[in-house]
Amino acid sequence: MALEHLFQGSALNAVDAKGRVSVPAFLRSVIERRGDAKTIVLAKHESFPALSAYDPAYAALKHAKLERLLEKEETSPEAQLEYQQRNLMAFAATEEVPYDSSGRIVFPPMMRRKGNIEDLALFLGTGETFQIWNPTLFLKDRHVPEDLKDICRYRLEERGLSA
Amino acid sequence: MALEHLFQGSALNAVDAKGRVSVPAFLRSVIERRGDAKTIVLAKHESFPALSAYDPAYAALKHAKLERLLEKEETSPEAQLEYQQRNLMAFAATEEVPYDSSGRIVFPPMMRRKGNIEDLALFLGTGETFQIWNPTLFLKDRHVPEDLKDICRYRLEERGLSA
DNA sequence: TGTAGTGGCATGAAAACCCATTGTATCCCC
DNA sequence: GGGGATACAATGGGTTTTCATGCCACTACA
Repeated sequence: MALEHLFQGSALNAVDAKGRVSVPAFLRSVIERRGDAKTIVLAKHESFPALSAYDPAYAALKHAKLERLLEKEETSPEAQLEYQQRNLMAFAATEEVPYDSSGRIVFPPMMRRKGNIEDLALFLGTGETFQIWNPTLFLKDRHVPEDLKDICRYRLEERGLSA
Repeated sequence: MALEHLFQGSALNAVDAKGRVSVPAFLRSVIERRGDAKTIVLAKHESFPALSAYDPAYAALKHAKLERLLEKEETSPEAQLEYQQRNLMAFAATEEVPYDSSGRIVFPPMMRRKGNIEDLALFLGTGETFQIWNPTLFLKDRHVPEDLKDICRYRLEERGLSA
């Protein structure tokens, strides 16, 4: 599991009435260097009230990892069940969305709700994946370090928005 | 075993009086990218009260995998028997059904019964394969993680159905 | 001749696509 | 170093295409 290109940086983009957002160009360039797909995979983040996102190539890697884990371990009913559940979470609980020539995706309504996304989307690179937050929730979350919140505040200011 | 295209996402479709369902387009596109068949293979899921489904190309892969497993292990009578049983399950206990130009399959009555499918079919991608559930049973199953049930509830809501 | 299974067609809703415009950062020339 | 021009990113709107699904017509078998 060594992906050469990593997601990094931050951006704050608008979500329009149709639920569309521009995926920041610097994230798109990573996706396209990792593979040749022009799509991103969306999932509910497992510990934050936000979305987790990555490219299809990363999803495939994750799957291969799970498979190897299963083959190594005993094929006991418990191990089987655990495998089934993780596989379901990894694939059924995610949605793959393409972005168009101008780099925009439309949020599937379910994901938009699960990620609490309203009219602004904060993109944060985290290496192998990136996150998409509602900036308001980001500032409220007590698990987020103050320095990161400063970034969010800065991005808001940039747009002439208070907080 | 490295399939490039993976089944992912979820959908809830209606089963009509004749037992026909639309296979979601995003699953069909994976099937057609994996091979050129416009058919799906149905089987009773080995640990859930639901159906497991995949494309013919994957069935071939599965067969090859079983063969390799047999070659690796001792060809003891027990191993032989185990192989025979699994092979039977993989092929005799499955049904291959074509989908028409509008993407619809007809559930073979036996499969419909084995999978407990009534008038709604919940499709769930799981990477190499996908599952087809009766949404009511899905919500009742205690092995299904709550996050996934939320997805099912959301899909029902989308259709204006309670639960 | 009725009935059941199959295949194709029609429709309404939703999603993908395309084009235009704005804003911003960059580059080049003066 | 300043000013204009250029390229790319983000966003708004409208139009076309696709999807799911109901409906009807045809065939086969009883």
